Amino acid sequence: MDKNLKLKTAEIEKISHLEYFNIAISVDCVIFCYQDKKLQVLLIKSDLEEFSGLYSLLGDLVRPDEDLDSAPYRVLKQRTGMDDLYLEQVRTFGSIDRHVSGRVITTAYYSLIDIKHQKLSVDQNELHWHPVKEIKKLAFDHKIILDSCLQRLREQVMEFPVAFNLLPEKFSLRELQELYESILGINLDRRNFRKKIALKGWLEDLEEMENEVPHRPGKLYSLKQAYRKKKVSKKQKPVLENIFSK
Amino acid sequence: MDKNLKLKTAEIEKISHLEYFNIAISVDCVIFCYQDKKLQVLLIKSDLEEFSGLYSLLGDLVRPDEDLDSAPYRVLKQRTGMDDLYLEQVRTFGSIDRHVSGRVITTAYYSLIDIKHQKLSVDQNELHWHPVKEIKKLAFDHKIILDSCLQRLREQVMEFPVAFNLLPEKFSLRELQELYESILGINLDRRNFRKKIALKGWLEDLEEMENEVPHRPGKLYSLKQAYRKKKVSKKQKPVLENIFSK
DNA sequence: TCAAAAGTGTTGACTTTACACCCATGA
DNA sequence: TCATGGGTGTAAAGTCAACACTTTTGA
Repeated sequence: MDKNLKLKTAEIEKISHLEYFNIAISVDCVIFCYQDKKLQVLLIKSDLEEFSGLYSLLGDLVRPDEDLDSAPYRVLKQRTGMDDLYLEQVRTFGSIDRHVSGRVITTAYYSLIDIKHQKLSVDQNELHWHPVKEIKKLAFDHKIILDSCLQRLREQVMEFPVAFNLLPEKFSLRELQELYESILGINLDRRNFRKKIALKGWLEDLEEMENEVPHRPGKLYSLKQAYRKKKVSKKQKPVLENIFSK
Repeated sequence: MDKNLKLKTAEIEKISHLEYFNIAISVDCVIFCYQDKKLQVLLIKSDLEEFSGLYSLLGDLVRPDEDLDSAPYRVLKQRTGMDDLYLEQVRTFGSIDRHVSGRVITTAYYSLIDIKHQKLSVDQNELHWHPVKEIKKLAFDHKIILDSCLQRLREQVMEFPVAFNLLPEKFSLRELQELYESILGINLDRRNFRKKIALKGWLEDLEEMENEVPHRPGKLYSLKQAYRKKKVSKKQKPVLENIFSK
C-alpha cells in the first residue's frame, strides 16, 4: 500500500489514482444509554427510500482534516451536545455493496452516555432511543454493526470500569446490578455481584443514602476518580490473566 | 454520513465532494510465522526516503471493487503465494498525518502462517522475517500496528485454537508449548500446559512419534478437523465465561 | 403491618498453581 | 553412560456458584 501510493498513477495497474480515491470513509456510532432499566441505542430514521421505515445509526463522513478517531467525537457532540464521552473503536466494515449510494467504508464506535447528564440534549425530533433488545432490523448493515458493538461492550464491561458511564454520578448497588443485567442479558446473584464489585475496588462509598425510593434506601456510591479517564488510555492489561501456569 | 452522501455536494458544508473522497484506504498485514523458536513478522524495506533503513508492514490500497476484508487476502496471496490463511481484522488507524504521502487510513490485520507450508514462497528478496522481540522501530505507525496485533494475537491464542496455524500439520507438545511461550513471552509449566491443552480437546493423537530428534521422541498431534476453519466464523462465544455468578 | 428491597456468610465444587521423579532415546 | 527432553500426579490455595434470613424504610 504505502508503496503503491508513491508510484505514479499509471503504474497502479489499470486502476487510476482517482478511482482509488473514490472510496469514502465514514464513522458510525452506537450510542448506548440506560433508561427505564433497559439498555438503549440512539437511532435516526433513515431518509433513504430503500430503507423507508427503518432506523440507522448516527454517523458521518470523516473529514479530510480530522483524525479518524476524532470523527465520532464530532458526531456525538453534534448530535447530543456532549463531549468528554467514553468511546471505543470496534471494527471497520467495508463490503463493496454495504452502502446503497456508493462505496463507503465505515468504522464503528460505541459510546456510553448518562441519559441524565445535564449537557445532554437530543432534541432533534428525528432522533430516538430504542431498547437494544427490541431492535430487529436497521438500515444498511447497521444491525450487524450494533451487534458487534454490543458484544464488545459486554466483553469490556466484565473487565474494565466502563459501565459507570451509563449511570449518573451517584448510584446504588441495585442500580449498578440492574445495569449489568441489562447489558449482559442475564440475571446476577445479588450477593455474588456485590462481592465481585467490592473486590474490584472501583467504588467509593459516598456515605449517603438513596431517597425517594418506596422501600428501604440503599447506600450511594460513585466511581473512584482514578478510574474515570474517558479517553481510552492504552489498556495495557497484563496480557495473561489466569491461564497456563508459569 | 449516510445522509450527507446523498446530499448534493454543495450542501456538504464547505468541503467539496472531491475533497471528501480524497482519502485513501489501505490494509496492512502483520504476518506472523514461527521459526527458530521465535515469533517472527514479515517485513519489507521501506522505499521512502523519510524512512530509509526502516522496515514496514505489507499492505496495499483497497481496490474500489473489492471488499475491505478481501484486500488482505490479496496482499497475502501476492506476497506469500498462499491463500486459505488465518486472518483477523484488528483495528483501523487514521491519524491525519500517519502517512507521509497523503491521507491514508489503514485497517490492520494479522495473519498466521506455517513457515514450512509447501505453497509458501517469500522469494522476493526485499521481504524478510524479523523476530518480533527484536523490532524496535518501523516506518509510519507500523510499530504501533504491530503491537496491537500482537496483543490481539495473545488474547486470541488463550481462548481459541488459532496458534496451530503457525505450526506444520504434525507437531509435538513440546513444539506447541514453545510456540505458546514465544507468543506470550513467558515460560509455562510443562505439566500444567499439557493438562490445559488436553482439557481443551483440540488435539488428535496421531499415534506417531517424532523422529530425528537427538533425544527421546515425543508423540505427534494435529489439530482436530473440526477446529480448522480458517475463515473466521462469528466467534459466538458464550459472552460470559467465568464472571459474576447467576 | 405489609411490601419491597437492603444487607450480609458459608459451604462445596471446581480451578489453578507449584512442584519432582522416572523413562526412552540417540550420541 | 550421559544428556536431553518425554511423560506423569498430587496437594494446597484460591475462586466460583448456590443459597436464605433478618433489617430498614415508606405506604
